[in-house]
Parts: sequence; C-alpha cells; structure tokens
Amino acid sequence: MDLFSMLQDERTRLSASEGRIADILVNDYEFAVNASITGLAERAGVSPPTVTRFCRRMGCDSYSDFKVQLARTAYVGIRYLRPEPQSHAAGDIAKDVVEQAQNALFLMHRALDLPAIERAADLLAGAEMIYAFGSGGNSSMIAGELQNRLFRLGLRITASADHALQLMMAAAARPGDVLIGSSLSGRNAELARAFSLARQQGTATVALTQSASPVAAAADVTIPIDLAEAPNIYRPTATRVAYLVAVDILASLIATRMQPQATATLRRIKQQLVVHRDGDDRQPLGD
Amino acid sequence: MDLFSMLQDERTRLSASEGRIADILVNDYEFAVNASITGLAERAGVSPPTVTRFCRRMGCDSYSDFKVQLARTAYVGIRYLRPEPQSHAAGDIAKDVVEQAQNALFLMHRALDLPAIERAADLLAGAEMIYAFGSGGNSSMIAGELQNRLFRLGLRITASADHALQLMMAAAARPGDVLIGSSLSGRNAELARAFSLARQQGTATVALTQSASPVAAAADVTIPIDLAEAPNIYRPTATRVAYLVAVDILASLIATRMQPQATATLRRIKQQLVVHRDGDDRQPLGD
DNA sequence: ATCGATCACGAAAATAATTTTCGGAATGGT
DNA sequence: ACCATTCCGAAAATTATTTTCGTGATCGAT
Repeated sequence: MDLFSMLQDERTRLSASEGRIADILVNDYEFAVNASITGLAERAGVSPPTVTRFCRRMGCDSYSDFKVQLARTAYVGIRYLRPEPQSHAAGDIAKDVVEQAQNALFLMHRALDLPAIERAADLLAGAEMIYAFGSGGNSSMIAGELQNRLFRLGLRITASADHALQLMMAAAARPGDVLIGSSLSGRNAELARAFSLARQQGTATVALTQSASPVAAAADVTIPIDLAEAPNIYRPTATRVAYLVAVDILASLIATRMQPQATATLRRIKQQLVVHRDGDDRQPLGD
Repeated sequence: MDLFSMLQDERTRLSASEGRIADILVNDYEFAVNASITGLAERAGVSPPTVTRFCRRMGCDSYSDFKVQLARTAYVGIRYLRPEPQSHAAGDIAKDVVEQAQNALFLMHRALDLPAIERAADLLAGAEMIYAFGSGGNSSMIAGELQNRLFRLGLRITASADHALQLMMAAAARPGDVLIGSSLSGRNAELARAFSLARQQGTATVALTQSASPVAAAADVTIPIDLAEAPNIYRPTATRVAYLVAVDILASLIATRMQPQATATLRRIKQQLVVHRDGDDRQPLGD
C-alpha cells in the first residue's frame, strides 16, 4: 500500500493535530520531503512526538522511513492530489506531459483489477479467433495495438474501428471466439451493441473501459480503467498511455499462458525482420 | 540533474572508498535507501564522514537530502542501472510492465532533444499539409497517433503505413508541406527513401527515430529517441510508450503555436461529441 | 631521494535530530 | 461524579549526523 492511498483512506479518521500534518504533506510536498521532524512539527503547530506517532500510524517504522516512502511515492503520485499549474516553456510542457503520463500509469497500476485481467487473459489465450474493436482515435489505436501485440503470440486476431463492420463481425463470431473492445468513455453505444450481439451467440466479450459504464455493463469481463481527464484541453490525454500499458500487461499475461506457441511465432517474426533488415538482432521486434 | 546520471558521470573519478559507496547504491538500492549513515558506512567499510563527503560531492546538502534525492529518482530511474529478474505471477508482471514503461518515459525525457522537438513543432505548426508515415505495427501506430493528435488542432494531416503509398504521397508533396516519419529501429529503408524524395522537392522532413540511423540521416530534423530494447522477448516493448509520449509532447508544443485555431477546432470536436453522446462533457476528447 | 603540497580518510568531539517516557488535559461513557 | 480512553507535549534519553582535526599516502618539483 502506498502512502498517498493511505493518506486518503485515513484522512477522516485523523485527529486535528495529525490532520494538520497531513495537510502540509499534500499542500507543500516540497517542504515536507525536505523538512526535519522538528521543522515539520513546528510548521504544523504540533510537537515532534506527534509527528513520530503520525508516521507510525501511516504504517512506517520511523520518521526517516516515512520520508523515504514519501519521496518514493510522491515522485509520481503527488499530482493526483495536487495538479500543478503549467507554463508555456517547452521544457515545462515536456516535463508536464511526461509527469502526467507517469502519473496515469501509477494510478492505473494502483487500481488495476488483477483477477479481471487474468480472466481476460485466460479467455483470449484460449480463443479460436479474436475481434478487437474500438473507435474514436484513441480506442481505435488500442484495438490496433491489441492486434499488433497478439498476432505476435500466434493468436488469430483482427481489429476494426468501423462500427458497421464491427456489428457484422460480431454477428459472424462463433462460440470459442472472443470479442475485446475498448472505450475510454464507456459510452460507445455501437460497441455495447456489438457486445450484446456477440453474447447472444455465446461469444465471450471483454471490455477495456471505465467501470460502471454502458460498455462495461454489456461485457462478460471488464478490465476497468478509471482515470480523470486532465484539465488542459490542449494536452493530449494521458489516459491513452494507461490504456496502452494495460494492453501490454494483458499481452504479457497471455504470453505466459501460451509460451511454446508464442516463442515459435516470435522466432519466425524476428528472423523475418533480421533477414529483411540488416542483421542487427538487437533491434525492436517490429518497427 | 538527477542523482543517477550524476553517479554515472562521476563514477570513474571517485576514490576507492567512495566507489564502494556508489556500488552499494547501485547494487542494493533497497538497503541504501533505508539505511542510516552509519549503516551505510559500515557496509561500505568506510567511516560516516566519508559518506557525508560523498553526499556533498553528489550535489546534496546533507545525508538526509541525499536520501530524499535517492528515493525520488530511483523510484523510476533505478531499473536503468539494474534490470530486475521477473516472476510469472500476474502481479509481478503487471508491476514489471508498468515500471518498464515508467522507466522508458524517464529515460526518454532525460535524453529529450528540446531544440530539435521545438524545430519540429515550428515546422509542423506552419505546414500546409502533413504526411505522417510509419510501418511495422509500432511505428504505424505512432503515425496514426500523429494524425489523431494533430487533426484536432486544425492541421491537415494524413497518415499511412503503406510504403508504396508513402512513396507516391512523398512524390505528390509540395514545398510548404511537412513529412513526418517514425521508425523505432531507424532502419526502415523505404521510409528513408520517401524522405529523400520529399527533400528533393523542398518538402521538409521530420524523423522520430534512433539517432545515428539511416532514417535520421535522411531527415531535415530528427527527434532522437534512443532506448535499449528490453531483454524479455515476450514483453512488449516499452519503447512504444516513450514514442507515444514524445508525440504528445510534440502535439502540445504545436498546440501552443497555434492556439486560436486549435481552440476553435477543439471546441467544435468536443461539441460534436457531447451532442452525439449523452452530454457528459467531462469525458475524454474522443473515445 | 627529499621536501612540500594536496588529498583521502577516520577518530573523536560537537551538534542536531529523533524517539521514548511520562503525565496532564480533554472527551465520552456509565 | 468517576473512570477509561485518547490526544498530545515537555523533558529526558537515545541515536544520528556533521565538524574538526590529525595521520598517512601520493605526487610533482627540486
């Protein structure tokens, strides 16, 4: 359990003094992470022993242990609690984009529903044929990535961003096939319809979407990804990165479930690339 | 400057005693980040003052400052120096994939060539028409993402993963147009050919690829992304995530260069989505 | 070879930080 | 009103860190 989840969980149960300490952590992380116990105590208007007790309560052994935890978690976790203003300098924008992406990964990982993703991996690894659906730019990229990752493991898969085609493909799918669809908003009604259709015919369905959404409701297995959209509309959504990495996790789990076949397929692909390019096999597997 | 870059830069210039301290940091980070100065000193076979001097040398004010720096940087930076073995448990795989992605982002950001990316942004923001090229699954995804991000800003852009079509499009491109291409390996010869063709006609070319590669050599402006491929062939490459976020940075910079137009376009897109879906405008901009 | 300068390093002292102990005050239940 | 419990800080005890200073090693110049 990381410190910031803990802080949020415990926040209401803290006493007034401890609450003041918690507020400083959230509001002035830079100060807190550099402060000594006396400095932090003084700023919070409490005594050092209170800070020590606070640290213990947060599951740490000592103040220094606490500071380490704080520094580790907060490097990526802090933005969740405290979105920072951004400047227009190129360096700041780059930093901001990277931090938002890292933060999205952090949150996605923290909230990851492992049993769900394992169930999805089981289904997909055993599928006769896989249909990966998604529309709208982001989800269509995700559907494409599913194809890109899974064909390498020797699975039969096709991706589509065309909702009319999706419906036809769903109608053509058979029991033993699996339909996996992505929707950042969870409100892609056409995708939900394709899910319903597939389920009627006994085709398993997996959704990569917001929990408690129409798309999630229409699927057999949902891998929930719930992230708030960043406030700056010019800034591309970091959520995509979280989805992409969720696909990576899924693909990795599927790979472990079908190693012999996957190895053989990957070997053939790699050899093709090496022969086709110039023999440098340290290159990524596919451009 | 982060601590681990510093460590690498200074490593050879360190004395024997300080070298032993550095080794412990790299080889047993978990120990180091939790140790007291005496514990660390003892393990390194040196005296506490030596550790203090070492910390100062690394640009920190004190031992505690050093520990904070260590804890912050290492959360994502450590894997660069010390790739960890992985287990097959689902939780470990998820953790590993996320960490590799975060690490790739960290490294990409650290090595980012800001002037190059700004030059690319200038070119693209002023383009009459943009052609985004890439093949091989990963780079074709990146080309698609360029289109997905940039059309939202009101730019005219098309993406293609078809190398024959790419060549024809390059031939059709005019001065004032910009061709941007991605290649993880830098060895996509067809892409390099399209670049050469475009340049002959006065069309500007931007490459998103490994530096010192044929593709980089063929482009006017290169945004270099140099990351080593992860050793586990089953594991999808984290490099893709770095490319994707590099595209985000580029798109964000372009957005600042054309705000009025971008705002208008984004508004229209968002409105379309809100009308088409069910009016919840906290949803991501595009599924 | 010898001298002087410089550097690395640790012992011990000085300082600072952290934790423990203990008791007073406040709160709430009986 | 009384007891139990919780919260919290003062002071003491402990522990950690930094400074000071002296020794020994190394290196270049004479």
